[in-house]
Amino acid sequence: MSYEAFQLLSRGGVTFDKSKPEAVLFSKHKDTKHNGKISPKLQTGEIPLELDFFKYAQNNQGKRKKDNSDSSPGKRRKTDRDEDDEEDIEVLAHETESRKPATSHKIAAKGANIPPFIESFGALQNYEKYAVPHHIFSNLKSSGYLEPTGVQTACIPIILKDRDLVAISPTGTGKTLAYLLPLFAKLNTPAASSELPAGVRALVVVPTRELAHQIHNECLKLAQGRKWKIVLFSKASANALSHKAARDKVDIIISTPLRLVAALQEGNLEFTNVQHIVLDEADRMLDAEFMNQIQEIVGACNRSRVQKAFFSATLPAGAEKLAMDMLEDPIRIVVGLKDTPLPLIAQSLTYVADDPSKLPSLLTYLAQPYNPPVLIFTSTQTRATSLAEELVLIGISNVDCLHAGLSHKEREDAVSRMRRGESWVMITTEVMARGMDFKGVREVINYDFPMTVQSYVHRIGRTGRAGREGKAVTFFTDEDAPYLKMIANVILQSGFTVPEWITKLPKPSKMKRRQMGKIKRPDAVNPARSIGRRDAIKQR
DNA sequence: TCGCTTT
Repeated sequence: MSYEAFQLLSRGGVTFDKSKPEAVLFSKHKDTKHNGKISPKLQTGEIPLELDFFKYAQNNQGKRKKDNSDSSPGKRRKTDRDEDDEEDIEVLAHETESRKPATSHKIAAKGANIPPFIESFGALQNYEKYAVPHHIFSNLKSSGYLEPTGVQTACIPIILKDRDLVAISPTGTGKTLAYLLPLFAKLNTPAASSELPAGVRALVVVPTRELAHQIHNECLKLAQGRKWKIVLFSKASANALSHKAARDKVDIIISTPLRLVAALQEGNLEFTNVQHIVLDEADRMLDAEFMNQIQEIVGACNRSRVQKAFFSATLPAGAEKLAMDMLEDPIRIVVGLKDTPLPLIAQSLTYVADDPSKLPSLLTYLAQPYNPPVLIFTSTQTRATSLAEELVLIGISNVDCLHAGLSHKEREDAVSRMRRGESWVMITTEVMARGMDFKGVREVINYDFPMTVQSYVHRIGRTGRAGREGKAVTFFTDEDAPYLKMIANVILQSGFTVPEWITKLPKPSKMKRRQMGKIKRPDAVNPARSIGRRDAIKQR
């Protein structure tokens, strides 16, 4: 790294505004000409303004600094398109009441007898119709939720009608509330204060401990004021629930799957009264590694009718098939385009030649003005740890590291530091890729190239949450060529640009075949050369 | 397809 970069970094070349509010305010937004017209009729049409999650994009403090002097190798200059988008964000961010959102988003709904979308949280106050406990509304308000997002308008009435559901909505658009709110209505009364049949009634299953923790916190906010018993399942809480009397008072358990399976096998838990199962990050939960556990959990829920709701921002066809096979007469909701990042996230690719070139490129990046905290993804725990160590040695302030190889306490502490704004540069792995909502994160760097579109979409979705803008930079080396085009396609589809030569790369399948054949490209300095090697590939 | 996650 350059001496100047080192100087800048070691004297703390960044500033961080700790006063940045974490809470987002949702704008009250009525467009009367659509009022009263909300019905499944507009299932595949354009979503009315008041249903669009972008309407609450009014939080504009801390506009990011311009990064127009990045000299990383292969870094693309800002294009006209980028400038346009920035204009849009600016306009969008300033609007409060009546202006049109810059991006129109569609909600597509498929299935039989789809319940009408709700217009507002206020509409849910019709207790005879929806049975949402009244204290939920004041808790919504005090948590800053004023109007529902797109996924919430569609999914809340579906879950209230006890229908099975697959819901796909982009990162940071409020999926958690879309299932938690109706769960409280379905449960209606805390088990502790009712004569209902006893036992756990709802499960929320998620892929990581940190995400379970975060959802538990959201759940507690909604539960305030009544005796709801919401359990973040852990070894400790599992022991606490080993007595049936304690279990009978539990309303909702939030957990990772293996913990639940362990408790089931130990006989410390039974799901005979479970009426609702939510799989968050559903495509991840239906991966081969989790599938057996999920089946065991679902199988243990042996009531005649168990409502299932699956949520994610991404759902590859294979996972969707698995999901649909588990559901009864399901409704499928898609907000925006499946497997696509939010347009508010500015995406770019940065060519870094090879692995040893990554660190200098990162230091160049960090030497420019940036908005901490920056979230940096690596491909392995070891690489996360060693990159963090190197940055600390170099003298960069407030570097942090979080992966599943750390102890529970180390993981919790790292998340806390992140939430308090103490981490400026957080190095992490896939464990942080899904669901985590650090509202201050404005910039994500893929230090190691993501292996799937889903990984890419979720990683960069750690920024641009709840209508804020965000920025995502992805490093790529010659070795990433087999996966480059599919990520480039996502970026292009979002309306951003990639180096033109990438669009001319051969089909990924051919690249993969070459990789599997272990044909090494000679040390390619100029990436454009790889185009010329198509013929050699064809001859194989 | 990898390593990631999961008592």
